[in-house]
Amino acid sequence: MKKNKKNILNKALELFNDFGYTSVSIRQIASEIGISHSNLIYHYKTKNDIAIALHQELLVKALELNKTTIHNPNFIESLFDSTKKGFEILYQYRFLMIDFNSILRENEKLKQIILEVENIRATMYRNAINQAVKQGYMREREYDNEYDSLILTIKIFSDSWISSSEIYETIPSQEIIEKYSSLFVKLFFPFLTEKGKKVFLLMLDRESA
Amino acid sequence: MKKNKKNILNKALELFNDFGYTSVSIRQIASEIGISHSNLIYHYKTKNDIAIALHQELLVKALELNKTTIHNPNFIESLFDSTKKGFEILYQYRFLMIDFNSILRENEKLKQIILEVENIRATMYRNAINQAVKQGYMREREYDNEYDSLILTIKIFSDSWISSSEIYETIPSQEIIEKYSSLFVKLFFPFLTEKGKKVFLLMLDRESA
DNA sequence: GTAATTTTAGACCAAATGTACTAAAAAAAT
DNA sequence: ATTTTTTTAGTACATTTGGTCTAAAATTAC
Repeated sequence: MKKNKKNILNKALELFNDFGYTSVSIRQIASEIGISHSNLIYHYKTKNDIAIALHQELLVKALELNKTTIHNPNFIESLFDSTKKGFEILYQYRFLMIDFNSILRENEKLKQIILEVENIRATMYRNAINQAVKQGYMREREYDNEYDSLILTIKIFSDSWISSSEIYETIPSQEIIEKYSSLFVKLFFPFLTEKGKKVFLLMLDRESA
Repeated sequence: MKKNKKNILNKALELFNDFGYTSVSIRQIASEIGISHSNLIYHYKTKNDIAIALHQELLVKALELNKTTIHNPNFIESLFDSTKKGFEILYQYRFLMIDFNSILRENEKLKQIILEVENIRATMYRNAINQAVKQGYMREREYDNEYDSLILTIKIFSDSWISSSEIYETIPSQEIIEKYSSLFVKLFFPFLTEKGKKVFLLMLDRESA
């Protein structure tokens, strides 16, 4: 029965997001959806397997997003758009970001998956930046590896904005996503050309309207 | 006996850093230093109290650092210098950053302390930036709240570089600290004036030499 | 309709954890 | 020297957790 497996994932996601991955037990998840814990174990041997399955869901959604937004030739517009949508997806699976380290510490398999994904993501950003430079949206680098640093900063930001918002923010989820996706795109602003900055500020206006 | 209390903190810090806050138990800490767990509880009622005490140590060291570096009129130089030293201190207490959310979730007291400290830190950066603009090291803002965004980014970065490095890096601690403090200061580069950029690149050279 | 399989629940186990309580040992105060 | 206070160890308890095993129930295949 696929329905039960899906139920498990849905409830696990809900509980992980609300109470943190580590403090939710297999038994809790099972009890919440009204099945025995041994039944849950039958479907997912360990909590780690649930985490991997949920991460898989996240990947599928991210790939879908990628497909639809890859064909926008306007760098700035595409940046605003895909960031917002990407952050929404990430936020749905926020427990993965909030308990990043403790999850990966005891889940070598998921760690390997994430390392691979991370490489792909970095390459994507590198290509996007190269293209943006060619198209005259971003300026040339002003010192060695300047854009490698930017990419690394992007990685850190992407992995941790949710964690940070969890601590410091009291505003509703939707506003959090808007605030931090807006903050993310601003990482690019000082690297833009005059042409790029014009489009950027236009998008910023459109956003706040 | 103060010695035993200090032993507890030292060993707790070591274990927390190595294995993660959540997975280390009071009994483990006690056993490692050869005392009974009930004795440890006598000194620190809960693990939360140990975390608070360790965070207090961190605060003391950070305040000391602040005292010594506050009087450097050269913004760029002071930025490089205090970042490196600050990151070294943070790294000593890295479990606090790695398990940020799970610690604060069940330690309301520590959370309040951290929120206060965070405000102080933000104000410090705001003042430093204002001064840097006045001194001609940083340019004026180019859109509303541009530097508020920078400060927020700084906050996120400061709280999460250790967590990120823990996942992605295999290099030794000292190199991690150097890499990420270098990355941190680069957040400022694109906001610098020509004058500022010159000094910055000079410092960068001096660093890599 | 019967056999095979998949799914489910329940009982049981061993290990770990926080916590409380008691009493002995050590140190300090008088 | 003896009292008082502080520090320490030991024990015991209830709870939780992941995990195994067995058998019943439900579903699917033939």
